[in-house]
Order: sequence, then C-alpha cells, then structure tokens
Amino acid sequence: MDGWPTTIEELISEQKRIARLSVSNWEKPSKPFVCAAVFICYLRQTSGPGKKSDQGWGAAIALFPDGQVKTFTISERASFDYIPGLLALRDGPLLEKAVVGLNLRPELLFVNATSRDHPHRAGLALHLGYKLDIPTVGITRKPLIATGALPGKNRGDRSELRIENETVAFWLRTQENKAPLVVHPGYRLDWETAIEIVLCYTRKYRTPEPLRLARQAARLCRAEFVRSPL
DNA sequence: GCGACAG
DNA sequence: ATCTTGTCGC
Repeated sequence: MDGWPTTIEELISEQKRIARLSVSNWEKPSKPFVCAAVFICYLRQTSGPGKKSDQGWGAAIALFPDGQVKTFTISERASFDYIPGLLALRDGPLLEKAVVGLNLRPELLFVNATSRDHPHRAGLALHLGYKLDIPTVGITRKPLIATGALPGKNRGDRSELRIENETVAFWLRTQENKAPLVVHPGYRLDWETAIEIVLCYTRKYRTPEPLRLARQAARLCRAEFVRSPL
C-alpha cells in the first residue's frame, strides 16, 4: 500500500513522529460492534529469520455481532528482511492491503505486533492503526524490549511490562494453565480498554477470536497454494 | 565483545 | 514468522 517507509532511516523517522502524536481514546461502544484482525504467515524452507522476498500470505477477517465472518486474503513476497524494531518495513504494506481488502471499516482491529513496547515507542500495531485510522490492540507472545514479572495463574491476572519507568504493555493470562500473552494498547487504546477487550474475545481460546480466525485463514490460504502452486 | 531481539 | 516431536482434549 501507499505511504509506507521503504528505508530504515525513513521508518525510524516516521516511528518517532507517530510516537508523539496525541489522539483521543477510543470508547468501547455500548452496542455490539464489528471487530477485525489481520495476520501474516510465510513460506520458508530455510532456517533463521525471515528474508526479503519470502512468499507471504495475509488474511484479514471481520467478525460481526451475529457471528458472521467476512474474510479477505492476499499473497505477496516480503518487501524486506525481518529486523526487530523494523517489522513495518517487512509486513506493513501487506497488512494494510489485507485490511483494505475487507472493504469495510471495523470499529477495532487486532494486530500481531507491539505498540509502545518498541525502541521508538511506535511498534507496528500502533503504526498500522494510525495509517488506517482504526483503533488497534497489539497481541504478541513475548515483549520486544519491555520487562516485568509474569502474572498470576488465573484468567484475568495481569502484570505491567515497563521500559524504565514507563508502563508500555501488560502480560495477561487469558486461560488458566496456559502461557500468558502480551497485550499492547495500540492506536487510540488505553490499557484498561485493551485488557477488557482481550478478555471479551478470549472466552474459549488463549488467542483473541478474531486474530485466531485471521491466522487460520492465512495458513489455509498458504496450504492451498502449497497443494497446487500456480 | 557477546548475546538478545515483535513477526 | 517457521521447524520438529510428542501429548492432551473435544
């Protein structure tokens, strides 16, 4: 998509700019709303971190209040190597195309990336939300640079993740006896709302339902390609 | 200098 | 992200 930095220097400069933007907090609607998620997976046979030109599949899904699901998938080669802190160079354009392909404006979007837990306080969940002007919640398996003690063992238990004295994300236990995940308040999200939303969408599984469905869709798309390549 | 490092 | 092997649960 348009407007994504293409060099390390451009991205860092954009991250610094996005980090200091001031925007109003999103308020969770009192009525049911459309929630979306976007996910990218890659095909790679080599080991080690992802490289430029790896074939990738992006899937965006919208979950409607009545349970209906709308899906959009797209495949493209990676635009950059994977470099921690610079994920936007690799995944930004494809993530945006996938969400735009849904052809609707969700109230909220889950992204598999950090937000304030970032060297310049502008991880990809925040960046993508800003670019699309959609409130975002970032979900990752582990922090990027923030640190903090693990949460308690019960669903809903949480603990702060900080960079120096600043709280940037939270460990959150969404299922008892399962590994916690990291909740990153993204674009226009305050931490209380982010945690409330994640608990809302994790009644049955550890991963928020929209993100689970997007991951499933992306992997299914990849599997179909592997079965019969063009 | 060495290791760690969202996906 | 992906890989690999085993195990548990619906």
